[in-house]
Amino acid sequence: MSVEDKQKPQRNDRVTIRTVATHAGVSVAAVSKVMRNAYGVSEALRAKVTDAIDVLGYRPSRAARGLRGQSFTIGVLLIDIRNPFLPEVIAGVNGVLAPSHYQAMIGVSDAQVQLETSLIESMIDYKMDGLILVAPRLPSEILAKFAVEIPIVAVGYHAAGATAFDTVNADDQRGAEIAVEALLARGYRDIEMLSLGEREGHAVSVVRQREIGFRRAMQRGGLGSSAPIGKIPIASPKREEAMRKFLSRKDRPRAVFCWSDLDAITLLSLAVEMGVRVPEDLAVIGYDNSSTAALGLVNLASIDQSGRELGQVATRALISRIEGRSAAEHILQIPSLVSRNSLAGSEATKQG
Amino acid sequence: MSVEDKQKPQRNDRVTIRTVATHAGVSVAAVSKVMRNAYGVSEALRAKVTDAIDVLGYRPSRAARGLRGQSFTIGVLLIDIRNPFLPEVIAGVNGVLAPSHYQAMIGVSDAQVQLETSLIESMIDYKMDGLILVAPRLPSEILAKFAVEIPIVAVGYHAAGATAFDTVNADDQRGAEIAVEALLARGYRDIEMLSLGEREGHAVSVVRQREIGFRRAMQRGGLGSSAPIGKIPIASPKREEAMRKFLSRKDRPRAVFCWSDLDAITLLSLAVEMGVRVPEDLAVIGYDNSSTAALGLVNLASIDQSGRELGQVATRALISRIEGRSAAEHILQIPSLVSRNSLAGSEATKQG
DNA sequence: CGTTATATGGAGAACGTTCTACAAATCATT
DNA sequence: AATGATTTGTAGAACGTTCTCCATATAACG
Repeated sequence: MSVEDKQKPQRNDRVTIRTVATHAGVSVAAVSKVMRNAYGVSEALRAKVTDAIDVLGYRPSRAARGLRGQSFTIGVLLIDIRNPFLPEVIAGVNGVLAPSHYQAMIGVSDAQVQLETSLIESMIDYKMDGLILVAPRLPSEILAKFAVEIPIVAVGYHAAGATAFDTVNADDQRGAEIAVEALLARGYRDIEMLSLGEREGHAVSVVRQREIGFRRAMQRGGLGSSAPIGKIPIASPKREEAMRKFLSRKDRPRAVFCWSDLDAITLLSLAVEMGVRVPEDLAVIGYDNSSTAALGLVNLASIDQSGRELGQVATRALISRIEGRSAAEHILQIPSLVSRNSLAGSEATKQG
Repeated sequence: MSVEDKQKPQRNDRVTIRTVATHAGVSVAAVSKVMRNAYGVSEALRAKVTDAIDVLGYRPSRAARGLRGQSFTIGVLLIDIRNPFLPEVIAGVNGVLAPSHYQAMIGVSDAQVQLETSLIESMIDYKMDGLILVAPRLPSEILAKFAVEIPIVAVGYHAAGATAFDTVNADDQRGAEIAVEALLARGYRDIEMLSLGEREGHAVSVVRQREIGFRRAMQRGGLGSSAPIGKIPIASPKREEAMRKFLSRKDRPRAVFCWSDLDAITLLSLAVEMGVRVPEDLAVIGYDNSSTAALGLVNLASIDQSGRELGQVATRALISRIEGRSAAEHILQIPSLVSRNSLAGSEATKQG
């Protein structure tokens, strides 16, 4: 009895638009108009309604909103939450969204195409207003298909030809070039890139772009014939194995460009462990300028692509798309080198 | 003209439950029953419906579902996306959720109470089925208020007295004790804790618990009278400043227990920079056993509280609550020490 | 004053589900 | 064969919004 009495009011006390309307002595439509500040409401009406809203603490139901109009939510899909680059992107997104009435909801796909698909579908089914996909793994045609249902901006996804959705990237080719140029400028000639295995990075991924840039810069430097690219698996036991093998190679190069700080930092760690001195025996450049790279202990030179800025730009692009733009935009930021100890000095000149 | 022709089909081609019903030649209610596998559907009906669903590629609208019943989504609120402890929790949550029909949507509050509130409200307004709040900053009474609207499990939030929501924690008092005991066992006596400033950690936060554990263990070790706790601000210029000041103190202790790896790692970096040897001059223990701590370069001893496991346990608790449990549960995991170089040997005996 | 334009408020149909209540059909039981 | 019990399927009202018409009230104008 008393239990029921306690349950009932809980259930019923949701303040809906109707409650507000009754309390303010106006129609539901009027309240809705005020909420969306649509045309045709007098100051008097607006005051009555906002008062009622304040008194009652009314919040519109996102679910109901989504069913009919906008939900004022944008979905963000992350391929992986462990990569320290991603949080930066989120920070950028949240920064731009904060002053607006939009909110971000994040899904994590863990690099599984299956999960990625179902998360995107869910976000569509929630009637979110737009999607920011960070380094998605799905092929461009599939994204294009989704893009007819919902505005999409892809970050870290090189599909400059896409007409159905926007892309925002740092120029990964250029980033790799900058890395190689820095090494060349310091006298290194014997340079190798450590990249991701074929299976883990598709054609439009940032990794492949960095490989292209690496090759081009090597070519320009007159080292076109020998621009070796090693592939490091992503999963844990094999990954360290491959790095150890690299470090103990007789013909190990004098300098290495890693596709990501994630790999570069582990490489640095293993190097210490194996007695390979950095930068004396081996110069290392990473990618992403993660916070770990900046640590005094690590001191890893790295290509900075400002994830935060990418997040900001992507968000602004998405909002403009939500607001009606239909021509695709493909934005490219220029990355820069952050030089640190792992690349120090010009001591590489002693090599042949 | 042709533009309109192209728009129309896009809008209209959403496959709804009605489309399925028509295609299968049954009623809408029947399809709904099949979807929820409710009682009272024959094999024949079920087959017809599932066939139609497959053919049409039907996906129920989450928005509509939320409006009426369950949305099969659980919301996860993260205080901060940069702390490497959080991704582990997410991994645990996703791991448990993957085989179920639930999905996680993540919100990031960036430690702002304002944003935290509005994210929780949004998740409620989306009619999510339950919430996992990781290290929320809101006071317990407010969470209790939210908990009448939606099942809540708080992680990293010590409110063992709460009756309206569950909590899942590692035993932070015990963790701090373990750290101190490890230091004592290695002969250190001159021990200090570096903690968070009052403003950044409320009474029920993990930080305060670790302070309690620290004091208790020191007391037990006969060092009760001198169990100093330094406070490090969280924001960046002041933070490093405080650490530098600590490192250059004349009466700097021989060992330090940091409330988080985040601080411990920065401290390690600054120590190298300032010529303070670790562990010879200063032993360091961190908290969280983050992946960075495990790097050969860093080699930081740390208390492991398995964020992944916390995420798993919290998710299971939440699901059981969604399914009807009403008595509050407060779960405590036991953390453990991961010993590494920053704590090496037993060389501390030379001190007075 | 009558007429037309404009500003303001409201009725009510969607949106895509769930779920209660009920009708119809089938099966058991006497 | 009649009655009751059970199984199977459906109608239709909710859920809380948005948004397109309409209806009225007021202002503008000749």
